[in-house]
Amino acid sequence: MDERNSYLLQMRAELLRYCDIPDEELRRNAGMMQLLRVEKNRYFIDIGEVPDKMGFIISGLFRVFYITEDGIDRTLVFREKNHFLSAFSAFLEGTPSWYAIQAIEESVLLCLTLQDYNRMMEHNSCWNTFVRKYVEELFIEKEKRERGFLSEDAATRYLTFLSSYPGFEERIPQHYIASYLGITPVALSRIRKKLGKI
Amino acid sequence: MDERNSYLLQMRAELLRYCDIPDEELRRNAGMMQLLRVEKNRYFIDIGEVPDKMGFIISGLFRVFYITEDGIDRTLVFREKNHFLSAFSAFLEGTPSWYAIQAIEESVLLCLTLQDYNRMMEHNSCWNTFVRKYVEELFIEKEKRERGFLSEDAATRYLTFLSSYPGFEERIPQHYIASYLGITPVALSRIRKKLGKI
DNA sequence: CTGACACGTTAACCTAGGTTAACGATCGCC
DNA sequence: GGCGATCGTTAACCTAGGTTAACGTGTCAG
Repeated sequence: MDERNSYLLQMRAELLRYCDIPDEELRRNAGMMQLLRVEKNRYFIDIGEVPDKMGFIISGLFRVFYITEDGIDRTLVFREKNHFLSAFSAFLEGTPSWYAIQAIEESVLLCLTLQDYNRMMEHNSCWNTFVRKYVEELFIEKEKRERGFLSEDAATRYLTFLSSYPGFEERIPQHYIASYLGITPVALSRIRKKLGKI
Repeated sequence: MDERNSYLLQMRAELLRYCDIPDEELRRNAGMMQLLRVEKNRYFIDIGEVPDKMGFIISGLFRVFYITEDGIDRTLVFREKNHFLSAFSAFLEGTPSWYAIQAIEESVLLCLTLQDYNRMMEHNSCWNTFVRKYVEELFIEKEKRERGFLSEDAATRYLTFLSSYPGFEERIPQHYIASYLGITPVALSRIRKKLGKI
């Protein structure tokens, strides 16, 4: 079986959801993508690292997190298959990333180097359009999360999490979910108990 | 004096901070921009409205806010001169906005209709690049705010607000600042008292 | 000038969630 | 098999911030 080829098709389908990309460009791009396997608990990008690659998740599950001044672990987002993965601003600006990206499950990625990314952007403006639409989506995602913090309590945020990420509940350890909700594992345990009793 | 022309130059300077835009395109764009004055407390865009315009702030101050299920007022962001202003996702997708944009001071804008925006985007890919970079910046801004909610208490968020928006403290009523921090005016008053005593 | 109203402050009380610690359960690993 | 280490739960206690309400001040309309 041609594994790599099926992966490229998987990514292609996702790219085309955003905008038209000529076959010629897709082919050029396909030549740049490198297969990467990340074991469970290993890091795709670490804190302080200047990221030189972005990825497209073929399978598996990641979490993006950082460590607060008090040494507490806070999760920004979870990402599974068919999503792009990068320490975005650090990648584009060539600065050290303040957050890490860790595999929660054994995962497979297609990777693109910064160099190739820049080549793509210069070669055809369709990539510019793609990135614009993609970042717009990221922005809207963050707006929703901001809204959650501004006007929902932890229990409501937990319910929102459950419904926006169906199935993640079983794949993600509870203390990581707490870390994503901005509460302690103890508090999440209490919330689950209370909700279960309704 | 040619007021309108000085406004256009002001916007041009801001546009060029993001990327190169050919003079020809700047001239085309200048022809599309319409002057709009918004009185204090009036809305640039209201909740539920399908926004048909975006703006560039020449002078004044706005806040972007929504109303929670419990009828509480929550502020997403404040914006002053030299920033672009829109209910972004709603503008692009043609859907009703879930938040409103209100002038806190008498303000002056240059406005662009959705139609002209789309024309610009199709006419030259430099606008695509501009929007991509601009949204990237918005995204990074939201990431910082997310980080605040995840790992800072209200007093720290207040201090962060003071240092990231110098001068806003005097221009914005305190209950709007509380609304931005995600706390009640009472809580903000307590925090200010405690901080003042140090 | 005056009454109404919007705004900030303060106090008293309440609640969601943090902190610490103890206790099982599970899962490697030797 | 046993022995830690990691994870979730529960309980006891603590604190930041919410809620309500009272009070002062400034502002503006009449």
